[in-house]
Amino acid sequence: MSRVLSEQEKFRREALKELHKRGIDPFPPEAFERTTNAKEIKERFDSHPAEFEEVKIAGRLMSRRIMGKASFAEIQDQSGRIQVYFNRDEICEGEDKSLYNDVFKKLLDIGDIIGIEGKVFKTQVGETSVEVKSFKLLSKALRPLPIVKTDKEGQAHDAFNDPEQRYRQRYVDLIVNPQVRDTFIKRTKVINSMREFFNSKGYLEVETPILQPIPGGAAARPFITHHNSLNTDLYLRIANELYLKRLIVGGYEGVYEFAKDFRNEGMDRTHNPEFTVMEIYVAYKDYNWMMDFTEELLEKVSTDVLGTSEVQFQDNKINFKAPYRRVPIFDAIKEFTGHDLTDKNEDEIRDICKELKVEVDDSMGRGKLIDEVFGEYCEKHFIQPTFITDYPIEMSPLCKKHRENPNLTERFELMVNGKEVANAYTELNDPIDQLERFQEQLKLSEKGDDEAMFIDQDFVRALEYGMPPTSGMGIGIDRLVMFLTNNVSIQEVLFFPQMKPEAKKVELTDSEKVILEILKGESEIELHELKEKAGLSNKQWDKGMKGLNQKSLAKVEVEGEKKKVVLLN
RNA sequence: GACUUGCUAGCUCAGCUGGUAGAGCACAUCCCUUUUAAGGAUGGGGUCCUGGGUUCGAACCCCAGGCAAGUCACCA
Repeated sequence: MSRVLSEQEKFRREALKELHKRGIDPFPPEAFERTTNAKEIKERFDSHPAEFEEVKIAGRLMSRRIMGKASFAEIQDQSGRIQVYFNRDEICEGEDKSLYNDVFKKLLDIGDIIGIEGKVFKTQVGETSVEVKSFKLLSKALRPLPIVKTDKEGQAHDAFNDPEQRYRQRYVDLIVNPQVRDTFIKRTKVINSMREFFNSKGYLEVETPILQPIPGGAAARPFITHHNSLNTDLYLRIANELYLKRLIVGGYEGVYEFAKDFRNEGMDRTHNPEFTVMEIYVAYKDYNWMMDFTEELLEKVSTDVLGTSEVQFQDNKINFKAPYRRVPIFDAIKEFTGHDLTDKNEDEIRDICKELKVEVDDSMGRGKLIDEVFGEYCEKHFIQPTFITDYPIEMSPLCKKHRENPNLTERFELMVNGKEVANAYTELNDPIDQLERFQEQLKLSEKGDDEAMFIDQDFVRALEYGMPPTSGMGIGIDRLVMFLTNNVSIQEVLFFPQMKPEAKKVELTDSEKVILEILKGESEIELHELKEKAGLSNKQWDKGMKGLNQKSLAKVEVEGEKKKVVLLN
């Protein structure tokens, strides 16, 4: 059964039929070669008018102002919008004016994609425009677009801004909201800039498995799936760290991957179940080098994407210019709570947590407790990019022990605007230590920590062959893009954020089914008799009949006093 | 998972104490040859998220559900 069409959709489908009747293919197959685009015309026409005597452009019709024998319209292509001018007698040279009066004025609609041949000129008001010599319909739009108008002050009127519709129909969002299109261009630029930086250093971009038998490299709940012919459960990766390090073992000295990771956890404005992380591992380096490298990288990315290292994010101005402050985590905690946790054991820290009113439970180990205190009291203060370093060993099972203090690790997290953006280690390459750390995780898991890491025996085996000293770093791409595009919601930087499926419309409601069943037996029946037989409440009866009428399945016919219900087709 | 708010025309939104569903844009018809958020006139368009209930009568009140956003919880 076909969808009930709105009035505007019906008009467009009628236009479609009329076009066919006139021999105009509304979806022609052949290519339309363009000579320029909206942006180029606007930027270059003033200085190089000769280049624009004959142009071919194409795009979506976004507005029309029709005035008798002449009209203005706007065409939008990827580069932007340009005004076009339709003059009846220019388009229709002879007596037959139907191309203008009928095809342009009546059979084209906003949203249609058209190609135009013409000449660039300036209107009396000074707007660079294309005078149309001929036009061709390239694709008909059967649904009306939301119309967003922008006034001289740049204020949008009637903006298409319902988040649910914008995310579910991102294609519409992209058509009508240029700032959204821009955000995603910046996202691509971020990735390109990073890739360029890594490649210039000779590092190798690689791909590692998304389906993993052991979900390693991070602490998170995984998605689980099943491979039929192997008859094995597999996990969607929560991280790719252990695979990239295997490649370092294999002899590559710098590898990186832009990876989609998947975590089966809550969703909010900073978490989507699938998200993008860039991880890089470089042999013969440590975390001090990696801090220098990260600063340099982010300054470059910001400059490449925005032209400046200064970024306005909400109420804060963030400066990505290197170097960044480096603060050991215990110093940070001491600064904001007054407590020095350096030499405190688990029980002592638990008491301090209670004193600080940090919520704790018994499954939390020393590392997690410290993390809670940091998260509660310190994180939010680090607005400008800051490296928090030297995390306690319990928090970092894949990270090498600190060269000066065996209770600490050589780890840093980069905080920006109070949020973690990057995470890096001097990688643990001692296989015996690694196995012990995995076993510690196992104990945590037995204690009730449902996200403690699994033991990956093959990874330990790889380390036993010897991994060079290595430093690795991961950057949350989505979060970085949020900062660089001033978006507080991760959904604004993902083309298609995860959502529950739209509810399927039922073909027939229960009341409709009841009425239809009776009708099928009778093919036509008096109204009051049918109503009696159906035995529905007034409300259900009304809704049912209204629905059937709308779906063109039944009709009420009036003959004098009598009202009959007739079954259609 | 909990709470709060929202869901009305293609879009953005009004809709009072329950009493004939409204506006702007968009759309249709007519007039108009340089307009620009927006020329003029006239007109059409609704599963008021869904299902039940209360009521003479529900967009509105009650119950259950759906989806979304926000806050919290969980989580890097």
